[in-house]
Amino acid sequence: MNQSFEKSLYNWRLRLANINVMSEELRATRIEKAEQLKQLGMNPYAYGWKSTHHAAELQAKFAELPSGEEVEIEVAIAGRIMARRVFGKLAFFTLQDETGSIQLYLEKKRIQEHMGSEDAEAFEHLKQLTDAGDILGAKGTIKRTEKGELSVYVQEYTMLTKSLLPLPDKWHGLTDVAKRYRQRYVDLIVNPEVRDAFRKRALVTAGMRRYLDQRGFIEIETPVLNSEAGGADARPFVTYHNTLEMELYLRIATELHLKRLIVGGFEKVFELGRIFRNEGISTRHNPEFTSIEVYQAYADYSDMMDLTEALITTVTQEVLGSLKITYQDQEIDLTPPWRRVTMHDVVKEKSGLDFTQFATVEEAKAAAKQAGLHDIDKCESIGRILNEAFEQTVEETLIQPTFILDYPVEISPLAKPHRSKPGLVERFELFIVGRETANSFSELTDPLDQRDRLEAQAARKAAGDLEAQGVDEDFLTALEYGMPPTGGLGIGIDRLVMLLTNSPSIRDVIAFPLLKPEKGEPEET
RNA sequence: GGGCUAUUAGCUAAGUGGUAAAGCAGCCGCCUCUUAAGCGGAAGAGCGUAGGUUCAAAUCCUACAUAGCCCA
Repeated sequence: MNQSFEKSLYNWRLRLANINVMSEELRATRIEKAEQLKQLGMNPYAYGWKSTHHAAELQAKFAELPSGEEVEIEVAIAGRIMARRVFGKLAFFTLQDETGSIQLYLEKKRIQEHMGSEDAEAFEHLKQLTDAGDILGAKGTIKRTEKGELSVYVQEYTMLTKSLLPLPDKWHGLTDVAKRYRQRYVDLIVNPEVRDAFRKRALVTAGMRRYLDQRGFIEIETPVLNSEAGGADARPFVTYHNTLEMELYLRIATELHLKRLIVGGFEKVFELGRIFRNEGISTRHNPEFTSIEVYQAYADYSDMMDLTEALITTVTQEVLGSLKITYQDQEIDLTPPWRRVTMHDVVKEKSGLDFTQFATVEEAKAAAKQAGLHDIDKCESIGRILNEAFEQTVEETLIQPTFILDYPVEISPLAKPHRSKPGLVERFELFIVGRETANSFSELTDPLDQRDRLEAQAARKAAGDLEAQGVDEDFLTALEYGMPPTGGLGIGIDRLVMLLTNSPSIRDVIAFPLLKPEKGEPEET
């Protein structure tokens, strides 16, 4: 093995560890500092720390403290060093914890007084052995500096964790978008607003669970691994169970199992959880995402509209304190009631096409093409042409929250026929900023009708439609035992959180979005 | 799947064919009110990967990789 080969091999290994050759020097000096700390009797990887306060608490509590004044209260605090400003016998560190940041006022004299008996060089060690990125604990009093910065006037400090890798540029931060997603931990350290988005996301899911819990809904977890993927039109992920020797599919919806629970006698159920769909990645799509599905016996889609409004406005108010929000320069007003309009009416409104007038598919196709719509030839029914017309002319115009009602039966295999409009089902979708945010129907409870619809789906699947559903025989059996009239609702949590956090990409609200693996390494080692 | 754009030091980045700027971080000095601290010094770059054109390529061409945006 020649030397250059060994070197390149070494470089590749470092790359695998996300460490570049050049940063290796920086890293080596920090490892050396950790070693020196050990020799001084300080563990660079401590076991714990007791804080008395968080940064934000101190900032709030001493907001009125005048500049230059000190308060003789003993506090202990911990966090990551984000910036160091070091003088000969004085230093200022900016310490960041989960709540915010506060300055450490580190005076040689004061530190030597309190730590001097054990370690006369405590201040020099602080200067030499700490770096931005280290996690530090500090005890001291409170002082607002002459320049007006609230600070902990440090008496003692403890290294809690020595960081070996440098933080991104303190001024420009981490702007490489790919790196932000790949190394989300670094993104979170240096971009506080990213933490805020995930905090809001947690408030949304907690708020929904609380709202439903208070109204008697119970959350039941249904299987992720299924022998048949149903409940939606989407390609599933396929996996394999070794001892059963069978293929299994990751769920593409929670619908069919939650309905089985309604058959079983639960009257109000929901599940908030992860869904997997084997489709492309975009600013609005991640292959794994989160939905909430809610089923309520003896309710219909009108009841579910009320529930949708209530759920979304409740969590929005909780999270943002207002129902008026700004999303990417658009003003959105979530104050209910939201507009309710049928698909037929809104398509007529936007495109001029009145689908109630068409007697044949050919007639509808001709009119749709006349109106300038594309991809019409693939549609084999009036209902699918109507849906194309909706997607092409209406969808993106629905900026303010709008319920679109009464969908064609062909594209809604699990919804109950409309009680008064032939060919349609009792279904709505909610659109906000042009995006489908919720989907709901009066659930189909007639087992024979359901069988016909699923068999039609299965025929499409057999004909090569990869998104069509198969026949879930066990689900049909459940329906034959009898399911009460039921309203069902699904809400896309990621899209809702995007809206509430003003995030342009779904990747901004998923902590670890799916990315292609980074480019290859040598085949041989 | 298609189009456009990007990829230069750990981070942020300049450089449109002729020896690869700079700031921050790191290293060595000085410094008790800084907060993008300051001043002085010495380092640090396979210019995404692989080919090609050229006396000469970070720069032009072709693939490929990754990402972003738009479209389907």
